[in-house]
Amino acid sequence: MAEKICAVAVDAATYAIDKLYSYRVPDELREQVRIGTRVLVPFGFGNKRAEAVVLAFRKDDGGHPLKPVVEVLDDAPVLDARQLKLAAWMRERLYCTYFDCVRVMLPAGLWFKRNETYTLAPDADLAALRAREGEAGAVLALFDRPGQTLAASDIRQRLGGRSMTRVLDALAGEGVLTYRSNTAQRSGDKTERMLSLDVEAGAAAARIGRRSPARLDVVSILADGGWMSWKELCYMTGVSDAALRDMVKKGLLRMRHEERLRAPDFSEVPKAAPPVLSTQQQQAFDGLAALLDERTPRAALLFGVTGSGKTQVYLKLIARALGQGRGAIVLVPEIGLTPQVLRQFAAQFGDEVAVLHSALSVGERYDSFKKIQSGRARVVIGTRSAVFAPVKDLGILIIDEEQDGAYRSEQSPRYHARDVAKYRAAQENALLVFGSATPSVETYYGSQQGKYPVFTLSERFLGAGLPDVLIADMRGLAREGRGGVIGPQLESELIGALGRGKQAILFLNRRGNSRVIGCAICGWVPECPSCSTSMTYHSASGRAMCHYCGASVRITGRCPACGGESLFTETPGTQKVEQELHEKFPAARVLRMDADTMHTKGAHEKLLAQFAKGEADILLGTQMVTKGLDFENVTLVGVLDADQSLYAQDYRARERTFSLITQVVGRAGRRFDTGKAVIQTYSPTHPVILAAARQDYEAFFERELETRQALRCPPVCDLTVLTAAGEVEQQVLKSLLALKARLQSLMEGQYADVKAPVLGPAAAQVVRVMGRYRYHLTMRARNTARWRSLIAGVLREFLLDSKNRGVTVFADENPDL
DNA sequence: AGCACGCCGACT
DNA sequence: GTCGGCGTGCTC
Repeated sequence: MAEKICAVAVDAATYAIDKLYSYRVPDELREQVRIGTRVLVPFGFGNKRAEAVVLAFRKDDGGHPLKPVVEVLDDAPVLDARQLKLAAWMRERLYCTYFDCVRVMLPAGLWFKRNETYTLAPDADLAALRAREGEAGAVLALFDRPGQTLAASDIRQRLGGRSMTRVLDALAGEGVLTYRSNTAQRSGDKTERMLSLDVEAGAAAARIGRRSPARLDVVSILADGGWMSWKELCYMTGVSDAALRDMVKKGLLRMRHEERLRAPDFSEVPKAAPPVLSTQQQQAFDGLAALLDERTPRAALLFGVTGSGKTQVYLKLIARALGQGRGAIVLVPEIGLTPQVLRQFAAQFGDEVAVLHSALSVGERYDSFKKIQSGRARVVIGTRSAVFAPVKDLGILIIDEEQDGAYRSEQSPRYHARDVAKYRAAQENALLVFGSATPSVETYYGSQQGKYPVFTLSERFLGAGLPDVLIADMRGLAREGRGGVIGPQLESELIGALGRGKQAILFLNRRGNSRVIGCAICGWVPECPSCSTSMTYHSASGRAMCHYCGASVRITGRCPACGGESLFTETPGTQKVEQELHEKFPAARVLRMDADTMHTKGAHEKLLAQFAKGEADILLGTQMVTKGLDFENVTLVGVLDADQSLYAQDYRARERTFSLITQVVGRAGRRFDTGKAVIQTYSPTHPVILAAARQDYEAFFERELETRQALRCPPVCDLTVLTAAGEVEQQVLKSLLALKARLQSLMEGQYADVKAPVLGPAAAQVVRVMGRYRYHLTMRARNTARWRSLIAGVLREFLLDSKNRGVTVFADENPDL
């Protein structure tokens, strides 16, 4: 029989050298090496062991000698042919490696911690072996007696960190050493490490001394004898992992593992009757169900205003798919995956539901994955990466709030869940449903082009009306020199609502929760030492943190530059608004919802429950208050700074602003009262604000499409952005200019058919992140296979060129900048 | 990106 | 004379 050769995707391969590598399959592994199994292979000069996934088998091609597969890591394939095909499709489009694509489809719990050992032959003549020359002798000198086993990592470390694999392999070939590798599965983090002081606080402080302020902070936080999680301690004090480990080792801290809840057990949730649909919901359902029944690739848009009950339609559709023996995937934005939503699904489908999202522990995700792969769960609800869930016989894929930016991955592979969903629906004859009150311009454009039928839900649940909307012009207030965040219109509406015993939600239009702290005397602002950005103040930990790299500094109340004691938070964050509310409405009970108050698990739900029970009058927060909330007693909603997000240079800024304001306004008047919404803005005549106030998507869309056409942005054109990053700014620029020239020259010759102007280099929004300068080249061109071949080619060429050492580059299609 | 190999300066 | 600097080239 001919020698078996497999083609694998190797983890260790970078984009520049990524391809399918061929390995010889030793006879004894012949049965175990199958397509879709993971293997261990020697890679590179040092024959370092690398993980790889078998993608195909090959005939002996080049005739050059091949290295052998060393070990097979799975008893059964972890990926099927369809998934491997999807991986290849993604690689071609996303400018990433095969392995990147494969990895994103599998749960982290599947990755193993490798434990490689070498055992000296029991009959070895140690004295003779040690006398050997060179590296072999050095390696063998580490063994004390025949039959002894040493870990590869140990050998490596004791020989100064140099990889010894080649020497070790040679010795193994001679029979002097025996190679073994046991693959212990990575421990699922079902437990959390908790720490407390193991000695009296004063004694601990004395032993630490004045030189490590972070460690002293740890002591003072734990001084009351309580326990705190490892993670939280790091957040609160900025202490390093290593420092905590050291303190445990020195006996200052004691550690215990506390059980964390596993994925919710849905078998306990009481079953609910199938939802009863309104006439409109029924119509939408009927239309979508007909598409589902076709069992051909279909996609449709469920265009439903906030509160129109899209979820009920989803539930019915999923039930129908299950009835046909098919499965379902529901994608929700991270923020939308609330316990209430999960309970709704569990009440319909019980234990057939599996949850997949990033907040789950590694172990939980692994459990969910197994449950789906085995077919025990046929309904998957999850965030972005759940689009890869190995659901058997997929019948329907639903993307709720499909316009949400969280569906785009910021790391390689830089996929958009919407694109992967389209591919899967097409491949698996499934129905794809985009659900939204404010569809992305791309999706709505597609529906206008006749790609997706549209089903509209225009009535709000239980007949609640749309709120009256008041656009409050804030320009006058500023002219009069009156400070404050709450204008007179909003103030009087608040007085009215609170007077009638109603509740209000105030929305701060902030990306993230950036509150910058500064010194009123000298103007000092904490800046990240490795990023070109100022740090954000977090009151919970009393530290200023960098959003880009996580570095933090302690804020003491005294300015480190001038020593003054007049530090203030510069932009009106939620805290400042809260203060103003207290002054203006001393009797009102205010609940603040922002990252400061939200970083403990479950805090979010607790707060919402409090508000629902009427334990507060005003809920104040950022983006978190916009999604999925449903409060009967809320009749007033205020948008404090509607234009905050409007003028960003990103072409999606208008779309995001429209979506945000529309959703917030939709919060008011959900039930029997007609609510009121106040939009405070400095651009009271801006078409986006006006359209949002009227909840008029069509008007917004028509105008926005014109803008996109004028700017040549998606959906009428594709945007390819190349980003280069490196520590030496001049080097980054120089390399990027060379890349630009290369692109231009290729488009003069070989690639004249896809010619497009190359813009840039332009500095990235945040030019320096983690000490690396980042610049972009931008091109507007149709994203065809030919275009991608040009881009992939120049990327590879760039990365292989030694002139570009120290500079990395990657490409992104239609990114959020 | 790693990692090994090769060819030059500071040292026992 | 050697240890180790990092420039250069390759990864089945």
